[in-house]
Amino acid sequence: MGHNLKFDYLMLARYGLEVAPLAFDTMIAEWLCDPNSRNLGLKNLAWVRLGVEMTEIEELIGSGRQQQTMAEVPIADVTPYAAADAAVCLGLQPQLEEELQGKSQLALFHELEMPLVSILAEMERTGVGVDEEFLAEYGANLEERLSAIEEEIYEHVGREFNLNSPQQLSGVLFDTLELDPPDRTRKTSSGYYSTAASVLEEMREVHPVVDLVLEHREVAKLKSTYADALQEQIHPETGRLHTSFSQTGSVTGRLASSEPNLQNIPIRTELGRQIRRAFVAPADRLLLAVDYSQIELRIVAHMAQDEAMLQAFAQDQDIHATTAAAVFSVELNEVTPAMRRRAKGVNFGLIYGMSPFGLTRTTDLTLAEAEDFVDAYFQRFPGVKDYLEKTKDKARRNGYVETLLGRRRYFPQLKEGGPPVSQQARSRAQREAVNAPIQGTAADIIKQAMLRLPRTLREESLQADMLLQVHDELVFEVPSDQLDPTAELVQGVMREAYKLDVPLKTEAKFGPNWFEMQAVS
DNA sequence: GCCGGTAGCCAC
DNA sequence: AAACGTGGCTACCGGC
Repeated sequence: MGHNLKFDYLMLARYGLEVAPLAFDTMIAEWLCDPNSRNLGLKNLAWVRLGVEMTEIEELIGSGRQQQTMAEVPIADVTPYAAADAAVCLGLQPQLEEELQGKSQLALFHELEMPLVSILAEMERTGVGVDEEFLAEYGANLEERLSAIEEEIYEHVGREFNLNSPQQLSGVLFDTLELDPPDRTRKTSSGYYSTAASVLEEMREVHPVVDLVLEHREVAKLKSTYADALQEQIHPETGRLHTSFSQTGSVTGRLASSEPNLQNIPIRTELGRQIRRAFVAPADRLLLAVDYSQIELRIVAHMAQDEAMLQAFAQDQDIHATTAAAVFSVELNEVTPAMRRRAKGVNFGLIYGMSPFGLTRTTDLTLAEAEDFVDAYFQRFPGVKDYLEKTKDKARRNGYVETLLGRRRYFPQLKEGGPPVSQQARSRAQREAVNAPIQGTAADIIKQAMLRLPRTLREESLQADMLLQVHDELVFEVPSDQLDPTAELVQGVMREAYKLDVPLKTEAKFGPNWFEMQAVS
């Protein structure tokens, strides 16, 4: 929690030190004005905006204490720094207020992002329960497996090497063992053949070490990133994990989670999914996880006003099956699993600003098939085709796109008369421009729900704590005897968070930990 | 020893 | 690997 800015700021505010929250306001205002500027850093940006020279800045705030944390710096040394910090933020306020106004972001700032600060701080302060013993045991099992795999690989190769080094691994596979890289295998910028999983997948039959390497990768990732790292970050006093949510870490309006990132806990593979057993509710409490079902595709249906898609969601159909039926011109009950899988790939591609070429990456389609598929898709969903064109046109005319709540992402390189860019960069920007309103609207909606939930729960005398947000999912800790009413209330608030022309659907699961979850009746 | 780039991979 | 979007983290590795 020491790294946790929001929490620290709110603590300072509680003790009457209003300076830090001001810096936080400034940071969010700056980000809303230009989400792409986040890498510049608030301080430097602020100084530059106020026309202060870098040399003056260094004089004011000093230098050479980067290794120290704020708590280690003597008060006398930190005072001018803190005062300067407050001064720039205060000086910046009128500028930013005006810029927000000009960009129609004022309501988003005052009514969504700022009220969300204290909600997120409370989630961070609460933290999530964690079973340290389970993590230790799980890590030890992974360690054993790693040693066994390593031994077997070194046996095949005839010598030991650093399996964690892609460069050394490439040398072993393609030089020592003289395996043939699959067609079109890229060389990395460091000049060796890539050993990415997608390359190794194609080499499974070629040599027994390939499978072992893939398994080693999976197990090593789970051990280092999850089993080991999570144990190290358990708070000594609370015994829980306290993530930090960043409101300014993404360009689309999504939150980001760090130290530790609790938005990328494994779920896809069985072994990885076991990690979720470590996330536990205390005795007499349960974890409740509620997620939006297909929220991004529902947003597409709403924004595109596509008749076929609106109808599919109105009737609560399986959207991927419906898409398959439409594209393959068959009845819904004639859709095969393979057809549905391809349709699902295209629906995902849609959200990401798909091109037929891109589709060949994540589906089993050939380029020609993918092209036919996209043609058929747009023929069946003409509203979607129009919407994509309109979005790109808006970026061209205005230089920005926006979400339902008016959150903007600017694309100066797409604006007519804007800076010249390569075709590749242009295509990339267009995909980003198509994706941003969809992903960003989903973020707007779940943020609205998060804003209302704590108060609504209290009003109904429910003692649930909101712990985590994972983009389309909220995780709560709930007294066991309040599970049903809490799940009802949470789902109601999430469904009503924003009125679309399609229903918002949610799914609720509960359990003693984040692995053993079952549907709420 | 710190820093930054790169490769690789986890999530939605 | 690859022209499908948004993030964060770990390990290696070369540079200072």
